[in-house]
Amino acid sequence: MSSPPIVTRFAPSPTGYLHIGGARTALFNWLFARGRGGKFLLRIEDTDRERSTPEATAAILQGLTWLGLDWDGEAVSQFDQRHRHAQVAHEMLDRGTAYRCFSTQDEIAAFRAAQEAAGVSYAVFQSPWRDADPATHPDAPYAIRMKAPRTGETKINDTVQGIVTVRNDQLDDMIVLRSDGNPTYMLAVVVDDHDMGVTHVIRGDDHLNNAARQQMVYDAMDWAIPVWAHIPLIHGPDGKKLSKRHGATAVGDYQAQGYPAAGMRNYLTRLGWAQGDAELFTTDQAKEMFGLEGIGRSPARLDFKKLESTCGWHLARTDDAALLHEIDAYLAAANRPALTVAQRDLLLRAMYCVKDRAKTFPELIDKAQFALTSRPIDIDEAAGKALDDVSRGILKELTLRLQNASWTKEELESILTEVATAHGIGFGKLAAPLRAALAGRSATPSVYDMMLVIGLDETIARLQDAAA
RNA sequence: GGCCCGUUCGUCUAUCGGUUAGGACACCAGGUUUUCAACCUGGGAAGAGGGGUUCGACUCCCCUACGGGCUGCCA
Repeated sequence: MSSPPIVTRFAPSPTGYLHIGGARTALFNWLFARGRGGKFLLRIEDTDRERSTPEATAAILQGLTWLGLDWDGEAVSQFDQRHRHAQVAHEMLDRGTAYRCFSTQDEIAAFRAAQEAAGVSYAVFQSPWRDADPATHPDAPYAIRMKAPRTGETKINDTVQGIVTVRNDQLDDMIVLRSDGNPTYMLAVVVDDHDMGVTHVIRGDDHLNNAARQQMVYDAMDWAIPVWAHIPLIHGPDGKKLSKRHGATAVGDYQAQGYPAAGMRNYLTRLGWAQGDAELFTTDQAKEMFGLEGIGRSPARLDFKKLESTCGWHLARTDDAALLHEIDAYLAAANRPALTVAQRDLLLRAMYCVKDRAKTFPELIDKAQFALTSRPIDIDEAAGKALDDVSRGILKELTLRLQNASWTKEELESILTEVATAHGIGFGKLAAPLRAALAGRSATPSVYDMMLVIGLDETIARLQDAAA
């Protein structure tokens, strides 16, 4: 309790939908902060004006909201901080840790081309302005470059990856402020993380190399370096980098496919993180358990079967009213027609006998089809086979017996058993035509549950329809 | 090309020098059951390859292979 409060952040660039990998990064940051009484901040990295769109920002916020990853305060626009970034760049200039570079992009391209022609596969660009006398500065646009050390090495002390050493001669004098006066990502992240008081930077390991350059900025400004935690990326089922051809990569896709958010959180938490044999847990438990020590070092692949299985576990444990609300949201996200008031009521009543049989919302709705549908019942081919003249006769008799039944499972059980026995058939022989009459299908919840859910009148009506 | 990171059952992973290498999903078999699902029991299934270090390596070191990332006035 005497340790400084933890501040984490999720900093996506609004150039597209919220990626499943980004969602997991956000989740790790959220779990870490929330489990330790810290803050979880959101910053939109929109310094690339060409590619950033408000639609993408909205999609990201929506995705995080659906996943239940709430952030503290308002989402910060990185672009809005540009004057502060420029100010820091100039302060670096004053400190002598940065310099004005008048090389044009054509000159830089020519330099690289010449290097390549000379057989040098790659060489860092060395600006001729690095040590130029300010008196020789032309009156022309310039970029501000970091004056990075050219010898020695930079060590990143990463919680996940260990100590990673990068040779300084591999790094160029990165541009911190573009010639148009706008900051680059490298500068902006560092300034914002510092200004926002971020203590733990948990992000994809595609930034691992960048951390070395960013650390130079921290050093140049004499700022405290945050705790680094670079987590491995998520790959598709084939082990390749996740891309559109793997199917769902946007979290919105998962919502539209009807995966419950709680299951997504659980599954995503276990993707690249583990604590012993813990597999299935609530979000509160996850907050308790989650820690940087449990993060793995190798990339993980998506496994939809396991996702579904995890979701099924959560579906069965969510209370009925909450499930109904989630289903409403799912229907809207999937562009499916909303439930009527009557259907919502029926679904709520059917919930107990379908929720532990389904893994996703569409599956749950399908299993509750007997309750949501209305007469006349559409009887499919497989179910229809159970409806022959003999079984119709039995259903007629059953209808009479049911007229005055008290609608309890016990009584229904005894009536059905009596009817079956009277005709010298097994219960299964009676259940098949009953299922056909009640649901029009051969695979349904228990016939008792269906009758209890739809009620006496509707049961009688459906039986009469089928027996006719 | 250069640099950085990674590699345990099909998949997610446990293991932090000594284990019959454990769990979960998936798969297979059986059970339960009015159908389907759920559920229960059981089964097969792994240390990329090669060198070291060590009494002893999945664990530590090196090489190779494979995968990924970075190498921009993108983020």
